[in-house]
Amino acid sequence: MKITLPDNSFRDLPDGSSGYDLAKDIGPGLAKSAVAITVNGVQKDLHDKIEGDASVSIITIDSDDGLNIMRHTLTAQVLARAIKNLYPKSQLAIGPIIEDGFYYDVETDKTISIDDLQKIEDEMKNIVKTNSSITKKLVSKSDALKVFKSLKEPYKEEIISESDQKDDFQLYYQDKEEFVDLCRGPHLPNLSFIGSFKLTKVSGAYWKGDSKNTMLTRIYGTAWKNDKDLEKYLNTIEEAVKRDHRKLGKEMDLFHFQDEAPGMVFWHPYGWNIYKTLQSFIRTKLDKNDYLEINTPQVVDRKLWEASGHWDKYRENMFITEIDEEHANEKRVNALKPMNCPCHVQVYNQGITSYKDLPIRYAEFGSCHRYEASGTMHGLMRVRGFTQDDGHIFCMPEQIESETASFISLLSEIYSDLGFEKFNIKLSTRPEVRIGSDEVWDKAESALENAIKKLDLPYKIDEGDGAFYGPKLDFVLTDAIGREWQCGTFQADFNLPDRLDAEYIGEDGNKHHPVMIHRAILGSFERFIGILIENYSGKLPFWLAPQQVVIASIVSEVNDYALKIQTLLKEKGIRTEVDLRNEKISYKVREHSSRKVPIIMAIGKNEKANETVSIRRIGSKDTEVIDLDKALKLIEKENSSISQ
RNA sequence: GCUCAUAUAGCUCAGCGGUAGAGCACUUGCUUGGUAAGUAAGAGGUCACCGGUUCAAGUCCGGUUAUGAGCUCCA
Repeated sequence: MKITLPDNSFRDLPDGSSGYDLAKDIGPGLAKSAVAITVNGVQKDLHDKIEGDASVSIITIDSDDGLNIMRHTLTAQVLARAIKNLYPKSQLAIGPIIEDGFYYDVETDKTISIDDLQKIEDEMKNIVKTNSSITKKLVSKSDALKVFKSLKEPYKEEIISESDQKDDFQLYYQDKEEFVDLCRGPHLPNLSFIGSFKLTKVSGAYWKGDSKNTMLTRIYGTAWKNDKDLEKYLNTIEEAVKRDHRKLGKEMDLFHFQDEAPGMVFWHPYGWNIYKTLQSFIRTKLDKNDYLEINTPQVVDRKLWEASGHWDKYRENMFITEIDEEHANEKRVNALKPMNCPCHVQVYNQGITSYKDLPIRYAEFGSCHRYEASGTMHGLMRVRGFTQDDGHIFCMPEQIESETASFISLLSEIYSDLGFEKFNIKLSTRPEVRIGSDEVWDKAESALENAIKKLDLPYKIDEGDGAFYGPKLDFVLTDAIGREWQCGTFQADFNLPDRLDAEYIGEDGNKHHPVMIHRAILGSFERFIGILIENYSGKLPFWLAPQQVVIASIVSEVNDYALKIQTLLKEKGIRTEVDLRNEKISYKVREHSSRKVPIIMAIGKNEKANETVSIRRIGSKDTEVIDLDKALKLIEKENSSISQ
């Protein structure tokens, strides 16, 4: 038979040859490092027979595919077997690979906690040491069911019986059939290819990802080619932990949380400085882009939420207020607003709008509350009380495209100013359950898509992921360590204006419903500040830093000069503090450095005598002595580097 | 909401049945020192909350609340 290799060369092999035969035919080195093959684009086991003419590539252990096959074998064969050895009554569910590693879901009679991982890892190492070969048997559906019934593996039985596949269920055996698992494969030919690995965490996970199902124990691990790669991975994890905004928030005295208000931020003066600066930055941008800032009530009667449809759909997640009846004239049920859009429609509805007035762009720093499930809260990233940089654009359908374009240009300007040069766009199209005619959807989807295309921006389409009321664009930015955060959103809505009777008088003299576009750039201030802290490891750019300059005196006789500089800087709007404590300069430098103050000015006798300052910047050990006048100008210029 | 874990001084943590500990921070004294921790002393805790076991409970058991890692969810 004729085998085509990836470089388009051919090789003739006897019928019935396996991948391994092919690798051997090409060279002994390749045969040694081969772990699987790809036949006509489908991954197969190394010892599978190649059926007739085909294009085949050999997967070696050094390739990315090889690494993932190794991770797969490690979880499905080694971890699963270790669990069965240590917890014979446990039942195996599934064990897939994930980014950087793998997990296995099991049901156990005894709970497995983080302290048990070492024991399991040791058992895995014992199994790997056997270098066992892995062999495969193809069996019929009924035989496969029999095997796992006798092994008391109900989850495997369920997988088999729910499968559309009729035959050829793959059973992988280790050793002398001492361990068997159902798997789509492929697997390593034997365990000698297993590299370096570590079990990392244990948690719960629902069977088939459905919260109605049993909670299984999920054991996570990471695996790499060698110790060096494993070390590298563990180091990057450590790096991410170091920039955790919850830890930095404490160290930099930015905010705190406490039991009495779970998921609500107590902003401290320094944290609030960041918030205020970010807000005024956004406000200036919105003003320049013809948004009209408004402010709407936080507590609103349920009637409005019923009209908007939120009461039906999201009541469980709303904070409902109860009025003490004695003091209330009538019993009313109110809700803290979970979003601003219904209120914005109320503002729009005051008076009569002409088509000539459109588009109308309302913006609000809208304080919202949502009762998030207790387990979902996470520092500033997921909270119950938050503020959106929200906005709603009321326009005619034919204005969607130009609104999309101007929104994206504003968004990319803001992201870039905040230090995020890279973001991805996701276009989500009509879902199965939706309102509005296909004709309107066609128009809306193509308006969004055309706008991105005209701006020549790359985007990805997420079929069927749109909201029930219209298509949307999501904007995902990438941070300094490559993590992605979905922040901006732009959603066309054909539903709410209708429900809440928003209208305009068209050119034809008749009433029409405008399209309402929900849009946000940061998403929520709380979360975005969390992202900023992690992106910069707390070392925020000068203009955003909570304390911008600390003037530290070296000897007390220069305190008056330090205070004078502080006054001059404050006049220029620089957030400046003095440190006149009776401490050594190195002590002061250490403290303010660990608080990530961008500029520390050390002031001693020389500086006072010469009207100079010594500047030390965060992240650098160098100091620079310059004239006070020059320093003031420099700092003022640096502070206004972002067009506010 | 679910699973598992955690909750001790302002912070980071040790103690795991028998009189509450350390480092840093804080206060006071000495020290005025040139770029990441001067020095000595002092003060500081109903060991998250409620209940149980025990002669005796931060310590063991149950519940509640919060937090963490995931899962589910995110208008």
